[in-house]
Amino acid sequence: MSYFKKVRVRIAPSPTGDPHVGTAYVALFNYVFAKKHGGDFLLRIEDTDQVRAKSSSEAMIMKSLRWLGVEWDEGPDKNSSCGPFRQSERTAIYREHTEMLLKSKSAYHCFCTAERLDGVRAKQRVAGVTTAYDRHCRDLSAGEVAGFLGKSIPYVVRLKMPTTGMTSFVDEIRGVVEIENSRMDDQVLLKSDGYPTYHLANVVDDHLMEISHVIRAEEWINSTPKHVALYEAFGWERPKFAHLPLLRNADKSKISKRKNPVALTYYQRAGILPEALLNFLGNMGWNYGNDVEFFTVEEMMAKFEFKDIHLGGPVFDTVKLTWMNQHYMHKMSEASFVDYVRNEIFSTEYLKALKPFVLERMSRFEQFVGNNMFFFNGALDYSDVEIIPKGKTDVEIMDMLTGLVEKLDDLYEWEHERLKAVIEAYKDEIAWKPKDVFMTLRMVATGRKDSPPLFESLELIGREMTRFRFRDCAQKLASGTGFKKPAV
RNA sequence: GUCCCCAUCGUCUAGUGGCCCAGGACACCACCCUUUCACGGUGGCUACACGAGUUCGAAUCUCGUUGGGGACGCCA
Repeated sequence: MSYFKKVRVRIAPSPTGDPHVGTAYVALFNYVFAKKHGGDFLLRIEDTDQVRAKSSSEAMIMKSLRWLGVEWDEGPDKNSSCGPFRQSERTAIYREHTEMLLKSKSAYHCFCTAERLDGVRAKQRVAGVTTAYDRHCRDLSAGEVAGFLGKSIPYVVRLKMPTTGMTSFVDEIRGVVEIENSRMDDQVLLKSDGYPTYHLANVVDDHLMEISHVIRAEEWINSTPKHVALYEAFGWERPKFAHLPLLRNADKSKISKRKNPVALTYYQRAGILPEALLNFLGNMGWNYGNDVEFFTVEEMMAKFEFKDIHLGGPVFDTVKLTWMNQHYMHKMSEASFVDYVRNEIFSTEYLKALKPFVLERMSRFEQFVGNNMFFFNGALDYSDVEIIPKGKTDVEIMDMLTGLVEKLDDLYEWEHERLKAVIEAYKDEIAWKPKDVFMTLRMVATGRKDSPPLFESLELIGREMTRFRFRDCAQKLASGTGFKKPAV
């Protein structure tokens, strides 16, 4: 074994929605660390959640990371001897490893139902203790297990955690982290649908893919001891761990789509340059030193050290991001400016999608820009439209918008038929007149009373920008500025 | 609630025992530049959470308190 192990790191996003700015943050630090040490950066898709994973999301994640210029050495579309890189294609591997643990008695079958588990947790919550599995099936005899298996009773496989002693690991950023084994849960490793949980798949894959450093977000700190226990159960050498601070909302809570735009597609749509976003992210919890704020990814590589990471969770401040973006914009060459406007704003793809809706509403092309600004803009100005219908108050509109943003969060696919269904259902739920809902939404989304059909327009404006405008308008209503007050 | 992590201007941060009655940047305010707006320039505002130690000396080390966050899923 060579003294210096090759640096291999990975990001392991789960394809459950729009590519997240947190993924980009973790990707950047992984990428920089890998390249600094001449190592490899891998992309692994963790799609073991069969109910939430969707294939369109994987493509968007890859597209967004490429937009940022964070390119992986191995991944779903760049196979290697370590592949495949989609966990759903590795289920045989996880089964085999589960068998190994079962054989060595490091894991056991559990036949408890979800209902029983809920009951146990509820009791523990009332008692004020950490909720955990009560180990009901931990000591089932081989005969009992065989009996249940014979009757095809659904089961999961759980890790048999040691009940005494201490598990500790070294976090490259914060030092030793310790936790008493007695506090740790017998984690589910293999779900009843045959898919592995994150914990199993992650450890198995990191080992098989020869990952040297696991660089991930702080939210994983508490489950790291479980992972350590797994490495021990397998008899594998564990990688080094480094937990990055969590990006935060303005109120310091973990960054969330409810309080912040988090989709990379939103920032792209909002005209943030990839190099600006990367530079900004590089200033989250880390800095170049000497009061230097602007630096390239290459420059970051030269100076990056785990020890320089500052652990206070940084607030993701889009105002400062915008300032930084402006700096990059002003430095653009003529060629890249033309290129950007043509390819990012008036892209062929977008214009084609717009054509059926905008062309028939024009008689001269001079109207194009003026009539259709809202398809290209970010935040809108509401000082010329009456977004508050007669009989409604600003607070009611605010609540209506906020409520709708919540509903729209769960919308699986951003498509006009589905939008129509959701919004109409919402209208019925709050029992508002159609006009009060639809006209208001039209004005909030487009900034005008006349526009192409509402749902088609929303589809074209896009999920992130639509949600942003609804939220932005609600905020304007809350602050009492930026909209036309109804005549009294 | 239990455990884990964290703690410098409103925000991003510099600071690893004396160079700090704390530096830079965003935001904000004022002024300058300017036919407008923006850019740019100058200045201003504003922070070491608190309390005990250790030390000749603490933002920096220790302990406690408080505050914030995260985790407690057959989600990742």
